[in-house]
Amino acid sequence: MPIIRVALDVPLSTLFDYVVSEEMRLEIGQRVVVPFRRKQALGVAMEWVQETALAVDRIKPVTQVLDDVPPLPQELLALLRFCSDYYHYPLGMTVLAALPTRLRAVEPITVKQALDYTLSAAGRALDIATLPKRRVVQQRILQALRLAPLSGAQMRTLSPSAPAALKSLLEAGWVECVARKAGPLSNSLPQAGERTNEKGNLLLGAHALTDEQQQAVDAVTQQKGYGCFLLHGITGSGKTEIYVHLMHEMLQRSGQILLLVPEINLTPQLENYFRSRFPDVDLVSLHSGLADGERAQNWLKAQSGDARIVLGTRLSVFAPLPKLSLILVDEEHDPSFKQQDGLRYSARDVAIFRANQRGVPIVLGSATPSLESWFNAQSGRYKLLKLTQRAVQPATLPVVRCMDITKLPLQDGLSEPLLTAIETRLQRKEQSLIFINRRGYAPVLMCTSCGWLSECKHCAGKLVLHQKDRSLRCHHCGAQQRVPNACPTCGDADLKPVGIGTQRLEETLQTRFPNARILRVDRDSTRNKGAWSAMRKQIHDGEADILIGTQMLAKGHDFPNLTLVGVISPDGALYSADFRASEKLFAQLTQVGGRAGRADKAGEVIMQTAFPNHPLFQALRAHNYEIWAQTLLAERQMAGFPPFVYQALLSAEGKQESDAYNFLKQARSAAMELHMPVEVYGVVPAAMPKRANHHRAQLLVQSDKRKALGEFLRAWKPILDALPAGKLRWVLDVDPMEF
DNA sequence: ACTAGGAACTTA
DNA sequence: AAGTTCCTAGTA
Repeated sequence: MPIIRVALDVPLSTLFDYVVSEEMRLEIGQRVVVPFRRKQALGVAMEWVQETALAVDRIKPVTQVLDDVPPLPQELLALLRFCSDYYHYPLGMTVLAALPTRLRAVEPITVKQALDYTLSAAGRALDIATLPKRRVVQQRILQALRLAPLSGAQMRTLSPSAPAALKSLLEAGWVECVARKAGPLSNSLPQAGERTNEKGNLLLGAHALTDEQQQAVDAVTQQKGYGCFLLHGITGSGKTEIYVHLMHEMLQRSGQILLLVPEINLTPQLENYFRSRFPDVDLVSLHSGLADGERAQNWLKAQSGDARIVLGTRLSVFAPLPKLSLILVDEEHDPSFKQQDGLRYSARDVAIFRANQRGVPIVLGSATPSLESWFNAQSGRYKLLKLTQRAVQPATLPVVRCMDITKLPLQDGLSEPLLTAIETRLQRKEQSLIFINRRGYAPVLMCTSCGWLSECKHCAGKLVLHQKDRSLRCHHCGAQQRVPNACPTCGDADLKPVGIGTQRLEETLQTRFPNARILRVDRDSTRNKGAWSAMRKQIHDGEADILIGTQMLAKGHDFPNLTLVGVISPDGALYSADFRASEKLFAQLTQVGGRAGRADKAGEVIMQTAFPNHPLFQALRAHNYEIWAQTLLAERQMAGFPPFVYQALLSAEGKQESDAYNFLKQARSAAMELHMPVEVYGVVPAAMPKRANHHRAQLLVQSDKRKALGEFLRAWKPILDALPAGKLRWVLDVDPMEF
């Protein structure tokens, strides 16, 4: 009897064996329904085996083989095996996590076969004029169908009542339904007409490439097989244009392209952009913001190869792509490529593995590459492609100035030079953006007489003052309470907000510039659905003079009338315990600074800091990423931090402080007893030692050899699984980004 | 003797 | 993860 090993969504490292009856047609990669724990569960057929260690009477038969969609390709299964192994996450959960929700259900999905409607023989013979005049919509549809077959969606653009009219036409037998055939490649290419400029550089639409850009494009298109390219281009240097040209080339070679982007917020805009550049190419997006049905449809289009371009967030790195020929990772340094729960994968790293597995080029694009990627480019593992000029000629890089706040008087956190600069923009009817990474009114409330601070009862953090609803809120656990009228310890009524958040800045600026239209963009003001895109439109339409925002504002579209960016002391990250904080800050400030003066207007960036001579600011002023990266690399090498070592972090949290520590101490002893060539650090409190009433601690393990760390983890993980965990939760994070 | 609650075990 | 069984301390 043939036995199939099935991946199931359970936190166990094993697969489960089932017998397959002779008449059942089953292929590896197909979804199956199997009896599991007195229920029916969905699984994925992973491999055939001859033998099983299990008693014959314990093996159950496969209930059903689902053939509603084609099997998952072996290549994808191999990728998932790698991820399960590398991140030490159960294989079954890894495989099931890669499927869209609809495909994880026991019920087969009804695949909406893409249908077109066309005229039947009777319909072609019909004289439309003989139809009653009132049937306008029917006539319109028939007229349109004379030219070409149409999809249901296209028909709805003719009239909102098209579905009803179509129904009558189908009943009358004038229109019939046909399966859409995949568009031939010849009409899938940009329509803009291929021309070359005087240098022989290909023009797509009106966009000519600079020589630098052309060289980058050539390097990638000439790549045979796998190759990882780091595309380092300053903001505005035209990385997107390079993506377009690379896509064009790969489409011509009949390939599929995967474009990974950091956040859902940006996908609709990018989707529209690439659709407009490739009007006749089937493009789908994949991200968690899609409805289940649409996500499954788009995933299936990727699997069938019909979707030639897949644009998605990190989860799309697991989409099946039979014709994959190029992977692009935009803003490769962005932390959101790392999943922070479940399978803690880095989509960028998985993408690199995938490109290597498949033997295709991959391009990592960024103005501020991650130190890991930069290091790899320096060592020659990746090929470095540099863009040093802005593509849009008149635009120049913004002037970056630092205001030493130890020498300047501040009014509610704002220095006079910054206020003057805002004033100037208001007079010139240009926009200003003030960047501050703290939402709320003030980060903490303090009693002036006894020094009491508003602390969260459940967390190690402070309660943030939100003036609008007079509440104190914990940004870690969500706890909320009313602002007390008097100090809870000494009864004094003189409670003062300490520090500045977005709301307070808004208030201050509104007082100073009563006629300015101020728009605050943070998680609080954009909570409601559609609020953020409405605000973006407002900004674009010039209906705001001053924008105040958190990092949300750093990303996203260009605001052409924006000429000033102010940064309120970001100094916290300069001397932070988190060794990645300053790397992140540099990327963030470069990105936010890049918002200033993009079109034909010169921009200005003003940073308020107590450390104007810090190397970070020196590099920012000089627009010199490379010198900053060298500084950081030297620091990291000295301290023995990534990218010079590989890390894994075991963190635990429990109601009892001792629970977490005892577990980690046992884990630590077990690690030491393995006597493997890795460094095992001590058990220490997490960066946020208490959150939502749970005490948190962690244990770091590292090695300068990736392989040594991997082998150690392979030995350590089963021991951890066997440790008595009780009610405590623990996770193992390979290549952690946050501590 | 009986039961509630929790730890331990199993899933093919 | 989640359902089942086993174990134990605490009642009647």
